[in-house]
Amino acid sequence: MSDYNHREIERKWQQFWEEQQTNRVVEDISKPKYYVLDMFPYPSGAGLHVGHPLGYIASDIYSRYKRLKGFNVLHPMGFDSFGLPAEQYAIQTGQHPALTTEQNIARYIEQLKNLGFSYDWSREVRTSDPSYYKWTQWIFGELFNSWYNNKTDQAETIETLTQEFGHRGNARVNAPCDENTPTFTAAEWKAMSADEQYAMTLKYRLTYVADATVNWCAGLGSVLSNDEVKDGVSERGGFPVEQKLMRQWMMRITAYAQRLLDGLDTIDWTESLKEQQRNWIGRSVGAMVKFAVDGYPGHNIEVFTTRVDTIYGVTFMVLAPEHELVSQITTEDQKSEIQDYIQSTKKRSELDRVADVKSVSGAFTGAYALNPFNDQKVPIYIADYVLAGYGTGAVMAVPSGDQRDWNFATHFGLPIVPILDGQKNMETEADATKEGKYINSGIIDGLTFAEATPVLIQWMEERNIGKGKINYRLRDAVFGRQRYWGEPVPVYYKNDENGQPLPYLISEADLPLELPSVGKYLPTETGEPPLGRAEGWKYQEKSGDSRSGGSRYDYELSTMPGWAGSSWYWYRYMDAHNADEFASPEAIAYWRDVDLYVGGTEHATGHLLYSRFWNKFLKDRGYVPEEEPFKKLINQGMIQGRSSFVYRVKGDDYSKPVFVSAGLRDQYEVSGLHVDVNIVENDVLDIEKFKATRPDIAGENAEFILEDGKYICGVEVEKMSKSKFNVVNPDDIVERYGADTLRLYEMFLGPLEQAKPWNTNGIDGTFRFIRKFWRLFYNDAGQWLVKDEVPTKDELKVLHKTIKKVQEDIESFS
RNA sequence: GUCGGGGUGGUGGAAUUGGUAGACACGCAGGACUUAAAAUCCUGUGAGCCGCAACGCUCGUACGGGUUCGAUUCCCGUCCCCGGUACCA
Repeated sequence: MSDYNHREIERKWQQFWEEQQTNRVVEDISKPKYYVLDMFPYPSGAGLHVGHPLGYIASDIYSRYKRLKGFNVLHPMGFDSFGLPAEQYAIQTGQHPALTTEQNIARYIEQLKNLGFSYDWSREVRTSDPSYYKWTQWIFGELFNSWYNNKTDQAETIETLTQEFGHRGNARVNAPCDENTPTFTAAEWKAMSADEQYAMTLKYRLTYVADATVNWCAGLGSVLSNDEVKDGVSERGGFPVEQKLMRQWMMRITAYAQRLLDGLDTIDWTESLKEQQRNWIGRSVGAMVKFAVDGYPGHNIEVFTTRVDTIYGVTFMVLAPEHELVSQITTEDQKSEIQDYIQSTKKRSELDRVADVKSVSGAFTGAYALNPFNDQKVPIYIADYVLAGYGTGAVMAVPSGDQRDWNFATHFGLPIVPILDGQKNMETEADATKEGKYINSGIIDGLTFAEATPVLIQWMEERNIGKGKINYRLRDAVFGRQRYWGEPVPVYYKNDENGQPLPYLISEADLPLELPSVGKYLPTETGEPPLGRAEGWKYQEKSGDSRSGGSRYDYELSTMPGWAGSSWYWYRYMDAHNADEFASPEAIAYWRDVDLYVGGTEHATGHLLYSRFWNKFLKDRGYVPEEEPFKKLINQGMIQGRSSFVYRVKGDDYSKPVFVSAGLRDQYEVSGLHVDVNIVENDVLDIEKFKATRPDIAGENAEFILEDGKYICGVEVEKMSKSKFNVVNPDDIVERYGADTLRLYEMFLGPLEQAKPWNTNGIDGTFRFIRKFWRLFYNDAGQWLVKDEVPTKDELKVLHKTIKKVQEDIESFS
């Protein structure tokens, strides 16, 4: 009797696909294109677990379906292979990260091939490969050579900026730039030296160097981006993170804030993901208002407010403790109080400040500000509820309309002035209503909210004391990392005539700038990044760069952040082996954008935002055709681990540990321990295997208290991870049931978008289904039963009903 | 707090636009085959009622209302769960 033999079948076809290059795809203008992309994985040492393939299976099904529908389908796979774990491993063992990475990738590829995915492996990319990161460095260079013109609302080359400087100076240039950029005329521009002109352009570029408050993680010896920090500690490693002012490469993503927001309305993503990006960008419409400081002519406090209409309700001002004006305006008798407060704020970690929302604290500077609308004197305080990093780091406080201001006013005995006749309960809390007519409000008395705001803004603009303004929460991205295993920033430094180093781009002909070898992967003894250990890591003239002139120049020592390589990779798949361009214009014109992108929701404010940013930039510069890179996006839910626990009775003798079965644990005082799920079947522990993994309890040394003759493990659903011993590897399942069963089963587990625990309870049913299916086409002797006869009417009916059903089910998924 | 998504048998979950609720599968129970087991196949399986059985009846998609000939689906309110975010002026 013959039966379904998954090993033989799958081996045969995987070999056939390999030999025939079945999944290879070439550009073909006679067919419509369709691009199905998976978020490429970081190749970790643990290999693939059963959670990884979920999205890959779905996208593979869809790719095959689209091919059968006559589309030319691009469905590639690659590796996001720069990353911290390989570097950490290198620090511990001295093994080069490239080697570890290579081994891990080989394992991933083997596992992915075993699962029978229809990837075109000829297009595979690896972000850590010099032939790939050459183009990551090149894009960095293009950003460096560009500025953002607000008038045309797009990025342009630096040449258009210097031309404008030569014609009319910078007074009419409307562009995001360094806030300390002086205004100059065309004549002044022409009078500058070449170095001075160059230094001036550095203030406008889309990548630039600035002193920035960064998340410094001493444990990792590196700067982290906001999305790499969770609850005040590093996401990887869990080391404490502190705020520190450092000179850093920055990327001007804020120039694109509005377009990143607008683009969301044109793409087919889930509402929750779009909301996450909207919140992250954090647009708020309001006004900037200048308050003069009484007795300090020329010193203004500029505030941002979304409620200018409440301006007559201002009874005090609050500055962030870090605000630069604080030291200048504090009066003699308030000095010690202010100093103490600043000290106590510094001591409180970011975590405490955020966690403690309720208590009110602050200190009076002794100075007063003048309300520009009625010249009323209001006291200036400092308090840590005002954040230095948002808006201007100063607020006008309106206790009648804002709860935090109300709390502060009540605590310090400051007046609370109602400004709308619709406001209630002023004694117990603030009322943020916009209903009613204004009272106590000078020029807007008797008006409604809708009427008042334009009147106020016009009044301020006429007198140059304020203007309408849109503010974003989004900050420019810190682009430098003090690490080894990343793309070197392709920049060298040369001193100007005053001996100040200026950054210059390494010419395209000298790319890629390859990672040098270093003896150790740690920062140097003098605190430089690991690249500072590289011998001869100095710029040599290679291709006649006019500025390098033969002498020695220093390379930039920082490397790029993890998201650099993944912010454009979908283009590289279009033309993966091109040595002259990141992808040929022909390939890009054919494949254009990703039609369906499948991946996890954890990249909402990282990868998915940076990728949209770089894509818009590349579009501005004419390299790519579409404003948005990912038309449709589906987030597959996480497959969680199902951890198993054994319970050890507390206080027992260490030489003879006692473990009690889950059902009886209430009768003892126990502590739960994770136990490897691979030695547990249907929650029953294999005691012999358990003993074998734990030398301390081998032989007769441990006692097990059983129920019904078995040791039952406790169960908890947690994230799948090595440290929780709940990782299920797909290889064992493929070996036992075959890739088809695993794929079908994962699709059967529940809705794709939903998180769900891994659980093999139902896998036998799926396996039975496939075997039944196989037997529809083979008899007991293993003979192929399908005949080349004209089908009957009934058979055709079944066939077409099936086709319709399959089509509808698959289309509804996308 | 706030934004987003959800709540359907013992379990995972179906139900396309408001039209037979519970597809398919797991589990469970019974049966066939077998010396026995595995595998395979067949039958039953939301709760309750009447009954030997068939036929049939009532209730039922978190809870309370509403719209409708008809509601898991639409509207209002309440409770609970999951995810994001957190002094953003």
